Amino acid sequence: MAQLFRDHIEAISPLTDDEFGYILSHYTLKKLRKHAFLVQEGDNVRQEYFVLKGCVKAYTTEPESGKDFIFQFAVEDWWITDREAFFSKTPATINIDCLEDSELLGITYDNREKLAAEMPKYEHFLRVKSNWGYVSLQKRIQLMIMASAQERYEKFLSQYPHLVSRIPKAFIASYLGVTRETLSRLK
Amino acid sequence: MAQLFRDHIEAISPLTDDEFGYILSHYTLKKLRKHAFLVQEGDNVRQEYFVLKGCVKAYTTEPESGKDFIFQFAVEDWWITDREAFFSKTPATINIDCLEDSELLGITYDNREKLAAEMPKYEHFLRVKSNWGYVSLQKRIQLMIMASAQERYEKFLSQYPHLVSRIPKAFIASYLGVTRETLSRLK
DNA sequence: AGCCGCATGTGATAAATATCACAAAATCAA
DNA sequence: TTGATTTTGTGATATTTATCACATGCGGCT
Repeated sequence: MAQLFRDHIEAISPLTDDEFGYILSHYTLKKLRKHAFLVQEGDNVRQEYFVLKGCVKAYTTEPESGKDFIFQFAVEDWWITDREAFFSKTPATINIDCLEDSELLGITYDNREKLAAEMPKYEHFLRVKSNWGYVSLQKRIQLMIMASAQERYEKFLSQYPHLVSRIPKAFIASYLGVTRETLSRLK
Repeated sequence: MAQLFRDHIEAISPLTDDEFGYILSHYTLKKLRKHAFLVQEGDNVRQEYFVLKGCVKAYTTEPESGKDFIFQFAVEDWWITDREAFFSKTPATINIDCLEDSELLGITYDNREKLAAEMPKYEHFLRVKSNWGYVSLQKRIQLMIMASAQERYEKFLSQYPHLVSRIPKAFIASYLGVTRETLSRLK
């Protein structure tokens, strides 16, 4: 079950069985049903999560209109949390809920820091992961600045073909920054 | 001169004089004139830079139209490089050039890794810096998805008031993902 | 001072995208 | 299965933003 998680870490930092077991012992398994919240605005965000199974969306709700704006999906092999709230221990400003029944591995801030301090390999993993995350967000900003709705959608289709059938189009539209009607008329 | 740099690191990881001196010895000073390139598409990107003085812009050029799309500015106290190229040692895909005569502190990948391995404080600084960078990009994506050109510009004005008079409006428009004409008609 | 480029503003028009309304198709739950 | 909800598509129209064209202003340079 946690093999997915081990492979994920080992793609950056190879581990012995003991090392992986030690890391895993700092995580707790969380199971959620479809529509359940992982994080809700105002929450204390105590954990960062790795998705073992299922699919979640992270979004903010515009108070006036009540409209949701999705800025991240996470399926198997992805990480998710309200990073700002998690790191600065401030109340969550976003919501995360499940599009499917999901299973996640969660780690607390203190355990994360503890592992990073104890295990250079884990720390290295975190740093590399954070760097790649930064790069991918930067690419997404470039796309938002440069590309039309059509081009952004095409990029999404080629980059995440496995998500297209799994996530309702209205949510993908939100992620791309267009209305569902506009998305429906593309391609 | 490098006091700015020291304060910047110490905001996250307090240092002794010796520690700071040791860190600084791994950086080299680079001075560039207005219009000079710090990074050009295709370059090997050997360094990551901290801006001591001046202002630079990072952008990609669309091959067909020749149009530039600016995705980052960096002034005093900011970091800049082509992160993807720097970390994965692939050729640069972006350009960075100077809007003003500028002075930067550069560190090579190897020296960066060496310092991170030798000094937990430096490593901690890098990890925290990377996390905050990630958070700020995420907020920018949220803004691109949720907000109109008018709202994005207002946010820019309130967030970076010191940049408004320093950077030509056409460049700010590019950063916000609108044309210079549209920006000129706002507010 | 006078010239030249860059920066900025603005009008007219076109294109892209949003909004509102409705209906059909697909999916879910009892 | 069946009714209800969710998802998707599409027409008509409004709004936002881009494009093209031109004029003015402003600063640096000789």
